[in-house]
Amino acid sequence: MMKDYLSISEMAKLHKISRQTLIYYDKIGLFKPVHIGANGYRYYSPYQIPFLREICFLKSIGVNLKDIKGNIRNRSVDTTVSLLKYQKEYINKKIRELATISEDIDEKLNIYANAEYYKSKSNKPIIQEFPVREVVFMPFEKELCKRELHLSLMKIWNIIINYGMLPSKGFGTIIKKNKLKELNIFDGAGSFIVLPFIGSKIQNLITLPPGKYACMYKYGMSYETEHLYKLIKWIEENNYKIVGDIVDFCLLDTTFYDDKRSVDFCQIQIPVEKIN
Amino acid sequence: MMKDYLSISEMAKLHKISRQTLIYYDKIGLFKPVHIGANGYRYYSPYQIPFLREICFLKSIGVNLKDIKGNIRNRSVDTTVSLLKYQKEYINKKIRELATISEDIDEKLNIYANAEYYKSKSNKPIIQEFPVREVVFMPFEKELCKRELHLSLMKIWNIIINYGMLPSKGFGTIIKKNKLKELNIFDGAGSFIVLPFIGSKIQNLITLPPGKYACMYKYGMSYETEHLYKLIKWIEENNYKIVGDIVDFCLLDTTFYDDKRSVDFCQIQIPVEKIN
DNA sequence: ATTGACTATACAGTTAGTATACACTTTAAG
DNA sequence: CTTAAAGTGTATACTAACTGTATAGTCAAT
Repeated sequence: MMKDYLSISEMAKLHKISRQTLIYYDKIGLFKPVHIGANGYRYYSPYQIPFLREICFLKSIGVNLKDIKGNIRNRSVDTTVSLLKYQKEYINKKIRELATISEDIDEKLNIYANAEYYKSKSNKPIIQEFPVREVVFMPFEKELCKRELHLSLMKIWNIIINYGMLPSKGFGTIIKKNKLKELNIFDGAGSFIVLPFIGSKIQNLITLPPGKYACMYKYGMSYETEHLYKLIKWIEENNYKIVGDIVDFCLLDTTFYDDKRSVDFCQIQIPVEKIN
Repeated sequence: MMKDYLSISEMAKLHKISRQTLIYYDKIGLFKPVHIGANGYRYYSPYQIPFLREICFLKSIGVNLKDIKGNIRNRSVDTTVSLLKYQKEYINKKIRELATISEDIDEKLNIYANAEYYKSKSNKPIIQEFPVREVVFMPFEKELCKRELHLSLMKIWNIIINYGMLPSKGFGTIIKKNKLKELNIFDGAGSFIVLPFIGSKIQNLITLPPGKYACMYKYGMSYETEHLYKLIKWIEENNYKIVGDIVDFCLLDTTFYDDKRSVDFCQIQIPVEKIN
């Protein structure tokens, strides 16, 4: 060690960074040794310690090396304060994003927990209460088939993502109550995705009313009507009447079933009232 | 467009990702087209839409492609729930880290705001109240000089970082009250860094008592005694007595002053009591 | 036949380094 | 004085998750 210099390893150890990192900082011009020996060795001055320390500090609060370089080269209280304020805003934005994601994951977990629990209870009609739900709805454009189902769902998916939300509260198909007696019961039907919270200002929003729903879990796609008719029959036999549009709520999509059973696991939800 | 297939651009547009990304996913084996034409063109099936959608969803909640690949290949409610739970924990940890950083930035901004405000008031003694402060202290090993100052400070810096904290609340030098009358007043002196909160369990912790401090802002390094003696003289002349160790609190380090003035901007803080 | 839209492959660049290979220097031990 | 260990140099490849660009081939319509 010459005079009062620090070797590259000493400087690295002092700041808990690697020797390679210092070589890298030298290369990109962020932090160069004050002296280079005849042997090519890098020698740092103790005077440089506060600078490298500040580089490490800015790095630890997430500032990128380019901005650090800009700050170190043109450093004043003003430039540093504005860098820190900018970084703080950026971090707070990140925190808000992550908090939203955390909530979205919870919603997804809720759906899966629900699905796991009710898997064994499929094909059995029950009465369930639901709170008010707001959904984005998009009618099918052509005759209902797997392709059409996927395409209209993706349209809504992208609308929701455009509004900065994540589709994590479930999706499915809505069949219009007043078409149940007609030849093509899927006339006017379409896909929906549940919005993460009530009160969004978003296009194609419709509200699913709160209250009693006759429900049945089932394996099958929305365009298969077997289970639907079974549930409608049960409603009639049990002195209920249908009071709103039919919801076919998808709990597990086909990604969970590759070969044997390439269908969704869904819950049909039909709003009903008791007949006196 | 053949039969019921989707071209690469259609599939990309549907999921709001780029064509290149789909080529990349093909290459890494994450998501391959169901069919490749004689011309080499990629053709996707509508049946693949839920899979790509799920890939995009997992990506949007921050899961890396490797884990997504693992999940898609071996997908069940169990594996997916455990992936989501893991991701949620990871994200919550990230949020806590970012929240700490945000607070650290605030502390730094406080120091800079303080420094900016008091720059014009240097060399004028004043009385100021301080709350209790906990700091990590490390005595100088050799005779005090710039090198020794830097090295002992870096030791503490690394201790604090090792404990997962960021040194953002300021640092400086402490001079022992009972050495003021001796030949070498820096005997027993050392560097300190203020801890971000009270109640840390950390090595080398000492407490700076709350109360009245005689203070003076000044440009200069801690090993220069001119301003210190000036302040002590003022204390004596104004009927105060020194009741604790001297704090030389660094507000702006040498990174703010390159050529003309390569010294720190500091505030000397001496705990005092009025003599009746 | 030609244009425009679309597709393919292949390679370079991005961030902030880490890891490795190979050569040279310095320091300490025997 | 020799030798081995520790330290240093450069150069290259690698990471994640793509994006951008260059060049060439394909398709449908005019």
